[in-house]
Amino acid sequence: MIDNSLVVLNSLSGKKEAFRPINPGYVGMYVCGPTVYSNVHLGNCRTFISFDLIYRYLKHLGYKVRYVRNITDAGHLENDEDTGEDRIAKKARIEKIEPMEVVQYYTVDFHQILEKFNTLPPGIEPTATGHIIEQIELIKEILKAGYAYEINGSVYFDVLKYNETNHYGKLSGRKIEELIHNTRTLEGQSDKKNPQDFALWKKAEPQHIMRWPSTWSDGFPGWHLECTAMSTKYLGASFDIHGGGMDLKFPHHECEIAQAQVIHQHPPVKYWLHANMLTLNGKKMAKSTGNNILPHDIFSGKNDFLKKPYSPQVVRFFMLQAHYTSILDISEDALEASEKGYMRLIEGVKQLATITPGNEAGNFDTDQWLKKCYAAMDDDFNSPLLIAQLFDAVKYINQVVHKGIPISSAQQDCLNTMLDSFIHDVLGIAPEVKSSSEAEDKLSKTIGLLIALRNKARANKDFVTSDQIRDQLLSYGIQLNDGKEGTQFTIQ
RNA sequence: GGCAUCGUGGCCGAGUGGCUAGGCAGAGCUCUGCAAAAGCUUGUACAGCGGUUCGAAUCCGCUCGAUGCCUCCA
Repeated sequence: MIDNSLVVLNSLSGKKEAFRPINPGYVGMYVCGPTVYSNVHLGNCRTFISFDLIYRYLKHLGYKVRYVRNITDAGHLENDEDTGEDRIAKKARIEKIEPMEVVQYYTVDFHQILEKFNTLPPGIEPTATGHIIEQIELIKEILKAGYAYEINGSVYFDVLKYNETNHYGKLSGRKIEELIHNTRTLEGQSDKKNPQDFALWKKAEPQHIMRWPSTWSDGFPGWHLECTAMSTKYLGASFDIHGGGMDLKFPHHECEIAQAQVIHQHPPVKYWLHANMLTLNGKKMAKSTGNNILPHDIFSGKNDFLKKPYSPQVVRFFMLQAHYTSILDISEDALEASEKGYMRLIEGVKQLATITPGNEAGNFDTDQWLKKCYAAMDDDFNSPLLIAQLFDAVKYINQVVHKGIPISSAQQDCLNTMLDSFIHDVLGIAPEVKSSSEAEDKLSKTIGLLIALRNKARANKDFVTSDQIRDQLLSYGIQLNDGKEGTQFTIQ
């Protein structure tokens, strides 16, 4: 399956490049995870769903993937001043609970939400606080290499010195001169030699509760260091894929490159992949601005933006109908359209199993179809194009069912296997079929009885009774469908 | 202000020098006691203005507009 057809958009070059992992057959992938100081919002989820798609497809191709996604539990500084306080500690003070209690609460929330979205858990999910020692060691190495300096118990990375021999800004397309020119003057006095320098270690103020001892001070690591520490620890000094949201490109990922370059004398990452933003009302979702929507509120329908609830599968499908590198705006109309499309896809696939194939093959080239499906995903994980192919297959299935167009058993087998594979394994949009419980079985039989009674009434032209049964059931969310092969029902 | 990305039919959203994207909505039809649901059929759009080309939505230039980053952020 690994046939080297895959191309990915590498942010480093801005171009699509053939994907060739450093060690053939193996992929190391690191994705920047969430800062767990509040509920994960839907915008966050899009990034993790995007990389879940990438993870799933790489595995589907047969790569052995080590997927590392961190949890930022040491907080990030709220501002760049020495009085800066990390967000987790601040939240803890406000809520009068332990910082690790905050961390635990929102980590659990994060996991529960992502599970609802049917994302696969990463192989390793390291925490920043669990890697303080590693981060301190890296700071020592950077100091030793001469690219950092200590002032008043804090250690800063010397960006200007780094830029003498490297290009600080090569990922985000920035020039140091422009950065210098455009950097705002901060109100608080900083110890930094240059505004572009970033903290590797910060001395903790007395009121700062999250702190660790070091040779420089009791303090805490800078916010760009953890990803360098954890990615290189588990994936090596060079690894294949580093992912994250577009908004992390600068400065976060730029700083990661600089840190790793200084430590290992080579760039850390072969392919930088960036997932684009999910917008709400045309604006980026952000915790800080309040322009965001929580997954729970979408699932329940209780929110100011949408009139009705949408299931996690539908929301996931909605997101996968756009390319991960495109900005996607969420709206009622768009979700509504996705919900209907999703149902059409799933119902179409269900129909396939009910077909009895013949000897004659229909006018649907499964080989060509399969090629198109893989070509779509091989082209930088183009899930919208794959979904369009799946709809082509559904259209054919429906024509077989409703128009008597022939289908051979070979065609049926191919569609059966591959639709299942693409929908469940690659896109991850349909939950595994649960074996029906005893209660569900009893419910089915009960509805079956009502259908039989209704059909008896219909035969007697007692439409008052038959319509009463139909309408009552519909009010309970049970939809009857009168078809050629009798009456079927669906539970909403 | 700087850098970057983008502007596709009623809506969402792929594509990208000549060949159908797809979904939703709308319209027509089939089925039906009537509905609903479902299915089938149906759409020639690519911000504006120039240029390159046999040919551009796709390349180049300009204009307008939107968004992201430049400060924590997926």
